[in-house]
Amino acid sequence: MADLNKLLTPLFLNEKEIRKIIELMFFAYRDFTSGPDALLEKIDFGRAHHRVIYFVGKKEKITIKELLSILQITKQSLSRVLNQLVKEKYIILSIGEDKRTKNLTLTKKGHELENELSTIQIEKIKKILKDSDEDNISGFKTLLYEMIDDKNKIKFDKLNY
Amino acid sequence: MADLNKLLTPLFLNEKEIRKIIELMFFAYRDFTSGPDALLEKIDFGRAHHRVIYFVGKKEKITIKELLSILQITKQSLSRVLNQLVKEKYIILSIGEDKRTKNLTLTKKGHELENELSTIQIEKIKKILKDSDEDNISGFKTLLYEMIDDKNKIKFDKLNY
DNA sequence: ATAACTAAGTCAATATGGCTGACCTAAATA
DNA sequence: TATTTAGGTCAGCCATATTGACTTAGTTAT
Repeated sequence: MADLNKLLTPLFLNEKEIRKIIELMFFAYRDFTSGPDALLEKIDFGRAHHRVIYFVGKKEKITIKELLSILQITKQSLSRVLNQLVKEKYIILSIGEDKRTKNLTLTKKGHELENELSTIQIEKIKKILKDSDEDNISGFKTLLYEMIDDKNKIKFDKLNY
Repeated sequence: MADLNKLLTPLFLNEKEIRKIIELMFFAYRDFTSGPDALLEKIDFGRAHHRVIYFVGKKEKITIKELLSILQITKQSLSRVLNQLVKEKYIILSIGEDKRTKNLTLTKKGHELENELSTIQIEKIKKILKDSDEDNISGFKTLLYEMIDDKNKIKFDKLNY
């Protein structure tokens, strides 16, 4: 049976090949986030601050509820990080049309930090994309997308409508 | 100049496209690890335990030093997690040829947990690979590999020699 | 108009997974 | 013999997350 599997399983479905992908995800994600992490440390922020700044930059006037739904953390967890960002004037809160809600917006200072952080990752990706053909790039994006849970694919799509 | 950029920059080098990749990495990695995370919680373990079990399973008789070099955490951080795994008999330590070193090996119990955890991720990947053509798969692996820092590419290569 | 629901905020306690620094033992090596 | 290396440990600290209980104010449905 083991031999039969060897004959019938396509090369890319071998467990060894799949384990390679598990490791690639681990190494790639860690190194992809290490650049921003180092910069954040200097200003006593962490990855959590980056995420908030990133998504507030992505969607101007995002509400707390939307942010929580993207980040999938608790209100209490977000609160600590967000309060720091507001106190240090990276983000401003304003009351929304529905007066129960609040709209988050990056300040100039916030945009500058967002830009510094994103630039690190953007440049890294640019370097890779420049040396890759379009088929590889499209495969990369497609398979990453497929790794997202269905319920979260919708959230990703909404961010990129 | 902005117009000139629009004309000269290939579509896949647009900032918008690159930001999509940043988000794909965030969503994909989180959802990729959520399966094992849920299982680990039931037995009061965390992601750190998973990593240790994974790499001990990957490389029988791995030493503490090698493990630290892969995980890139401190000895003290590893210690807490590893001691639990040894105490609960998922891993056994034995003295290496160089008597200063120790070889880590999964017990039967350890293999079973490793298998349960990995199966979740392997099945997820299998499903994706079955619906993808080989070019896409190869692009996915190539670009993930390129996201790894050069010094860590060597470590990845050694794991998969 | 009132009841129910929703968005946001807060207090407190807890867990996990990292970190630094200091210090130790035993074995290998120069 | 002196130094380096592999591993271990104690103590304290920090960041990021959790759960649960509770409040306020605004919106919506009956």
